[in-house]
Amino acid sequence: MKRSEETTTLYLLDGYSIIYRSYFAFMGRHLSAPDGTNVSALFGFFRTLFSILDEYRPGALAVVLDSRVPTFRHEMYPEYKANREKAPEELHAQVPMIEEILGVMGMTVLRKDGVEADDIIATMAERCRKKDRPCVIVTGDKDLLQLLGGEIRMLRPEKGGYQLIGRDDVFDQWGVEADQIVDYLSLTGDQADNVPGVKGIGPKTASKLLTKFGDLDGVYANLNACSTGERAKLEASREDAFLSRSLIILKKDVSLPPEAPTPVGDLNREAAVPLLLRYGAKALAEQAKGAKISEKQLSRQREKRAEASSVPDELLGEGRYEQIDDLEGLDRWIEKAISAGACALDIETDSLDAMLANPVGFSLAVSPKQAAYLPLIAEGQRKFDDDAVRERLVRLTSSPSVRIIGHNFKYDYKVLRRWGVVTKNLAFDTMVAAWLLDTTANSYGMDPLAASLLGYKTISFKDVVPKDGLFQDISVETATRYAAEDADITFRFYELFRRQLKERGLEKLFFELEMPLVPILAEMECAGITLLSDRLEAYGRELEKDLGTIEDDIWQACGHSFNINSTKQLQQVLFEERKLTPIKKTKTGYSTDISVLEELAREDVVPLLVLRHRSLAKLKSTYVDALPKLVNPETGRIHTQLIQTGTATGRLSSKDPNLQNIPIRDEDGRRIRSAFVPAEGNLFISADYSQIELVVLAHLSEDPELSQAFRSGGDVHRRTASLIFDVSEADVSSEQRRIAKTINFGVMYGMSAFRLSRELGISRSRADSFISAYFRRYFRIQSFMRKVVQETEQSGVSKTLLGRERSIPAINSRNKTEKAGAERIAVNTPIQGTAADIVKLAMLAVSRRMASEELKSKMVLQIHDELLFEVPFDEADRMEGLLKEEMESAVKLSVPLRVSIERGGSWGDLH
DNA sequence: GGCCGCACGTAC
DNA sequence: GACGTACGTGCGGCCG
Repeated sequence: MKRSEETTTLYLLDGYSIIYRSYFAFMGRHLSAPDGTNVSALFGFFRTLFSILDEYRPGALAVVLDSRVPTFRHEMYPEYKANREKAPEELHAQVPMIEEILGVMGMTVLRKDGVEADDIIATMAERCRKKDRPCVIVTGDKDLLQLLGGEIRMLRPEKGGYQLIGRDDVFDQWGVEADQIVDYLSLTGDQADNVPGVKGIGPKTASKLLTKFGDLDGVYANLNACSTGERAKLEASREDAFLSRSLIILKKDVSLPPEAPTPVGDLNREAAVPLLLRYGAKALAEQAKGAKISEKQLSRQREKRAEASSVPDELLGEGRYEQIDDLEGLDRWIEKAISAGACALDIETDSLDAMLANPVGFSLAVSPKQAAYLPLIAEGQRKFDDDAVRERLVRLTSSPSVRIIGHNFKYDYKVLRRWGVVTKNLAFDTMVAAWLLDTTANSYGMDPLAASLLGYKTISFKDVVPKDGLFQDISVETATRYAAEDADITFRFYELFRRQLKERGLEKLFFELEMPLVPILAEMECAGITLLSDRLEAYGRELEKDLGTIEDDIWQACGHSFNINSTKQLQQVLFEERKLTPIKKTKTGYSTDISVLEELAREDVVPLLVLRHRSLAKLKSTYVDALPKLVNPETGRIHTQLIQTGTATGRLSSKDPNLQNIPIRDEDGRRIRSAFVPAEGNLFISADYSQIELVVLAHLSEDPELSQAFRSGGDVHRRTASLIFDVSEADVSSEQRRIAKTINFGVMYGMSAFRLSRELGISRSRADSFISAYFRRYFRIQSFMRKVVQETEQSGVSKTLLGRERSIPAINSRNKTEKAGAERIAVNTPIQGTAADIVKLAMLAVSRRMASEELKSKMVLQIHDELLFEVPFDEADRMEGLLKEEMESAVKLSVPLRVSIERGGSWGDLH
């Protein structure tokens, strides 16, 4: 729904203010058009205009210009704006150029002969005020400050950006109220308009006098209450002061046509491009074409969001922290936690790796600002009996009457579990909540979140622990300040996020899906997976030998040695020495990626050798050499971290190592999977959702043909081929199936015909016709995609089946490429994200069944649409049945969800 | 020597 | 410009 013009913010851009500012700001840069004309004002003006359009996204904007003929102010005071008139001709010459460009863009320009821009602005602002319509005046001129109040604000250009100020900021900055600005400038004068003021009275004195006497009349009525010096100055310039006032005071009743400025959405920015290029402003022309979503803009949007859900006072300010130094103290805090019903818990350790870390202390918070730290070890000394503390922590983390709150508690869970404490009552992870509320943030660490959401600067770990030092070596006081603060902030996040989750309708997703998943992921990470390092190391030696041979061959062919892993050196060899034709560019040079090398391999041997070298080097460095280093010395297994807050769509990610991208497709890579084996007496069972994303697409789009393809079972790619090529399924060739498969996947990613043609090695027009045949047969898919894009345009978010949201601000970008990219994201997110929702539901269901049936089998990995289990031989049959049942019924869709199950003696045996 | 962006490549 | 989501590696430029 389009917002009514009357309610969108009206931006009034004070043209000459910006033009003058720009001229002088860019004067030193000698900006000139190809014919030598100075364009510094033009350049600066449009840079300002576009950056306001892009950063602030006004609903409507008008440029206001001054009269071309003298106004009543000039009659009153011939020197009025004399300083401006004296500006060089080359500045004035740019005004018509600017106006011409504004004209072709369709920008509303307000100008009236005999009337100052300021008076037009005052009149327009007054109209807004009467209608309660928000209005932002863009100017560097101080006299317009008199208009501020309520919905009328000002955007002042300043070095490096803009400052948006309202009525209250006027006082903070100038020491007088907005409605005293006229009197204030009458005293100080206004350099911009050459208004004299009272000689010798500056900002300080002016604000002092006005605070005392209210206004100019008040000041002159109380001259005898002023100091002798002030009185003398005021008396000497009495006339100037009152003249100044009548010059500064703005008319709010200029007669102007009633029509509203053109909405910004209707502006034709592209039309400015040829003119800007004519003036040699290439970068500006780029900016005119459309907005890049800048970091600045993103952070502005985030600020806005933070502003909107204002932080309650009780979550602001300093906390009061206690140090717990005996068991009685601990007991008191545990009682506090129980009677509060909630407790933020944070463990301090000696390592960032939870699988190696030992607890050195922990902190508790039972309400905002009320927290304590218990040092197990401090200043290098053990302060408590571990067993006594452990016993009490078990009580705290098992009590059904306490809700445990943590920030990234999966880490704490693992440390505690390894220490003999299993958390049963985890209720709220504030890191997971922060992610669910904004899946696109850069970081969910406590320090940045505290800064951005609470405006709170935390003590950083670096500040308290010396480099390469350990937490247990610092003083108890410092440890308490640092650690208790973490628990305190966590509790504050809890208060903040639980409200926000509720407001946003994300409670169910959070409490019933993401939170129960935390201990499951923690258990999977603790379980780990066995790697046969020997097998891998032997493979590594083979690879080394092969790589050496290929390297020699490449060097021989090139006549010299070089680093094959350096794309820069490789570019030189391929494109300069061997004169091969570059196929595509990267930001920094010519690409040497697989597709390029494959193409080049048709005319030269070196690219082929490089391809082989690349693939083996990748295997060796990323997997063969890296994996054995990550075997945990205590468990002898590999414990990946499954990151819950790592993706914008809701998927998990995996790191240290990433076990979600272990090779499977070619034979070389599969040898790496073969090094992953189940524990003695166990086998692996994998359960894999068939075509889950296409099934989700069928469900979400309600496309009858695609749904039918799944209901009838069989091969969906074959079925698709039969539909688009109009042959019976039995007659589908493998080539046709390959094409159908590529389109099936491509559609979900928003693949273009261009890409499809390249991928399949067919012409653009054939690719086009395949795609249209596809959408003809699966006709609801296209309307589904249109609907998703449209809804995302309205709401700014794309959603999954369970209501998970991803914000996509670029969906309303005017930059075509960016807009298209945002549309692909908007369409892909419900598909990928819903599949992620389903797999997570399945993990919960399976895990509950395994617990209730008291099985010893362990879930060890999730690879997006697949779950991997380590299963004792005698549980294999039961597990297979259980998995099929629970996974296929994890969610009820309009199409059947199928799971295929395999078992094997190594990971390499599966699929 | 540490940090970071880039190009590339692996998975789903 | 042209296919979505991740993570890890080596290179090479930058900084101190």
